[in-house]
Amino acid sequence: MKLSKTSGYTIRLLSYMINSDLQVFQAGFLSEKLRIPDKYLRKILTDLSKSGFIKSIRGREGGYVFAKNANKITLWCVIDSIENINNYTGCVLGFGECSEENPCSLHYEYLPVREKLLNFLKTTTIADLKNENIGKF
Amino acid sequence: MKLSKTSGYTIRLLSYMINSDLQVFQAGFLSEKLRIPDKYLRKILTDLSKSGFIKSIRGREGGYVFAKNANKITLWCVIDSIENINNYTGCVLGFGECSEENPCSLHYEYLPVREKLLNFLKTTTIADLKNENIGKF
DNA sequence: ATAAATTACTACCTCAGTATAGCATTTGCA
DNA sequence: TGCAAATGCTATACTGAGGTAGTAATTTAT
Repeated sequence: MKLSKTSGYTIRLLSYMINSDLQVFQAGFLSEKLRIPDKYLRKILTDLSKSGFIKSIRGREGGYVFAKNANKITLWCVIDSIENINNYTGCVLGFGECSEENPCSLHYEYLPVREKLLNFLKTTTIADLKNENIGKF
Repeated sequence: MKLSKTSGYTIRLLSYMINSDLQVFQAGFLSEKLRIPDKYLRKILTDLSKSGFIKSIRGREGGYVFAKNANKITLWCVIDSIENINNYTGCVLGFGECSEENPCSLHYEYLPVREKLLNFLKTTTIADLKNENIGKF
């Protein structure tokens, strides 16, 4: 019931970026600041770039910048680009098909919890994480 | 954000048992009814037995029976016996320490979601899953 | 007693997520 | 022009969850 490690890394990364005054971010700098394994963070950055959330600038003085406004980047779409989103929308007991018509034994009890979770993921954006009080990334 | 596969199997198993008129359940019978890999379900049954939720009866005519009243078995304590419960209580971004005093960038936004989830897990019992309308295990 | 039906134990296999290593490519600055 | 600083790519290793296989131990029906 928690984000995958990669999703966690990614949201830490993006929230660090939105809370910084810098415009361009280098992988080495970020992995040091965020204490995320260097090579792994580089992979995440490349993937985020391919997904269109950030843009890469190659060559000397290069790095990464936001490719779209942070208030348009929801947790939902970030996670969707990393994990199987069915982990969040699917049946809590793991059934392939689980609906009002054909519910699992936890279906109705879990319904309001899922609603709250999905609403959180779909409405929270990276821009919402801009907060002067956070010193932890 | 879903239960581990093993936790899902386990809750399906217990909800099947509470919804059945039988008193004693054999592993082979259960794996067939629940379509859970036979050998794996046997392991789950042994673990549940060691955890004290069910009792095993060895030998011919043996099987498993509830070892405690199903209304005393919460989803929470079942999951806690299977997974690292920190997956549910811990920081959503994966920080070791994350609290009101030292929050992560998602801490306050995620708080009400976690509350709802934990309340659900801690208050829902296997007995609550007794329901005539469910034909799916 | 013995055979059959059942659980218990130990060891191994597989796969996806996580992490590492090395080299290729691009680009700006001296 | 060439070196340095950055990203891009490919291949490999590690780890834990999930799953499989075979044998041992226990108990009851006959």
